[in-house]
Amino acid sequence: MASATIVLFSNTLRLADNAALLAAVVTRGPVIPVYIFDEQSPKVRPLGAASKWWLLQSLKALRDDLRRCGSDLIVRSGNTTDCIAKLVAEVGATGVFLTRGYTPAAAMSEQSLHEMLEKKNVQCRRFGGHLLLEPEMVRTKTDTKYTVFTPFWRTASELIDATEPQPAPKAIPAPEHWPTSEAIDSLGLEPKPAHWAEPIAAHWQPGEVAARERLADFLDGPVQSYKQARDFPATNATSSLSPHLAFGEISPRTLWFEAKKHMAANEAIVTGGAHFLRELGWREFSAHLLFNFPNMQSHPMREQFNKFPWGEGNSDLVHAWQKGQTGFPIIDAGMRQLWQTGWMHNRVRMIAASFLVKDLLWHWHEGEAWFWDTLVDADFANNIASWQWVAGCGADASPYFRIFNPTTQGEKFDKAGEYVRRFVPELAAMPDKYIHCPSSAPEDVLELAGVTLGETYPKPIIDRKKARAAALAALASIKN
DNA sequence: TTTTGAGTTGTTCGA
DNA sequence: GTCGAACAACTCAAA
Repeated sequence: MASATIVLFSNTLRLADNAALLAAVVTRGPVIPVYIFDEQSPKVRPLGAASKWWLLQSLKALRDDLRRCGSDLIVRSGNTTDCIAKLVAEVGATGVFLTRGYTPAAAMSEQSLHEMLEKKNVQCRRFGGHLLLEPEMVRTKTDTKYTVFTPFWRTASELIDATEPQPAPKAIPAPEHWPTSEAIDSLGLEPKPAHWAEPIAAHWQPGEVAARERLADFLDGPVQSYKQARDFPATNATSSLSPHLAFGEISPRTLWFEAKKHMAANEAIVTGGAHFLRELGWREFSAHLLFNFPNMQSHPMREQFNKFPWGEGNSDLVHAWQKGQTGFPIIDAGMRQLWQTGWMHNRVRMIAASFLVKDLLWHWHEGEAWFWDTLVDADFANNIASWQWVAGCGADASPYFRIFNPTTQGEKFDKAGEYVRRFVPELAAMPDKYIHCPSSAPEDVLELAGVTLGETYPKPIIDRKKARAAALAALASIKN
């Protein structure tokens, strides 16, 4: 019998379109699927609480999927290189195959793993698949790195492999003796307290099977009106694939291929589909940026922002923002949606983020950390790049004068207040006219709606007009 | 080397 | 209520 190959599942919790797994299967030797829960390698950022909940479910789904193929999932916790060294010795593996990660921490970990395996004369093979394109592949005509989205995407989208992704293997050869595995339940991924994740669980079904279903549902309906409807948070017009993508339960190439296939068969979804794929381009762009400019994880892309006077103000304000108690309904709805479901609509993410960095003048690090902890779709590169974009200090960032007005945005994108009513029930009886600015409603309107400002719902925690002026002044102060 | 066109997502103010 | 201009200047990418 050929010797065993270890397949390391890290950011790729799927069987289909998994090049590392397929390559291991074709060696015809036994395959040992492994997941290492690693919070110990250098520079590794521990997962946020919401991501841990998702990971727990996703690992179980992956294990069950593997068992259906006659295989299993071996789980260990600790430093990846140490754990794999031990496993290689235990099972006498001659190869370790993995899907490449693109964060600085992943690159370091893979480098260390590679060096260890080389010394032991064990083959280490690294495959792509978490992105559409390897970051090394996309360069300008003068061989520099792109920092502006549109030209990046013009070039990158032409380079994407549009062939059909590989299906999951039907059977995966098992070893004669399985090495021991830690229990998935013993990794410490459960939310504490336990009931904390119940509303999240009601919203999401992690795992590869569910991811494919979600894609199919999206391509069957919402994609058609995606271009316009995706901006309206009360409608379910977005794909909601982000957490599945973040954990690699479905490959971006599958999204690319399936969307293109549907677009070719149905003229009506061509526009919506193109806009959807463009969003996939943003995921790609963020990952490429972080890969090319690893410093951006802590430092602004635009240097002059190193001297930006971030406020060191009142932490009560940040607390109010986190809990959805700012007195600005669209923001409060968004922040509560995030807390309850582990996800926030993209339009509202921009409004809420703009409020933290431009109205409260808090450092984007603060918001980035909160999102990292609470989003089920938290993605290191997306999170960093998007917060820098909102703060105006990122590559290709928004102009300094773009400061979202939460009231105007609410009135524009949630006209009837449907989204606000859903997540801020204490305002449910407010008439449409005042749902986004209860503080300017007449007394009798408030009374009729059962709202007492400062008691049942907060007064605005800041004066928007002053806040906007302060933000513009702060931005003016760092100009060259 | 120099030039040129362009750059996700907005708000406010005054006519 | 609607509309257009102002809000800055800078840097990127390609020709």
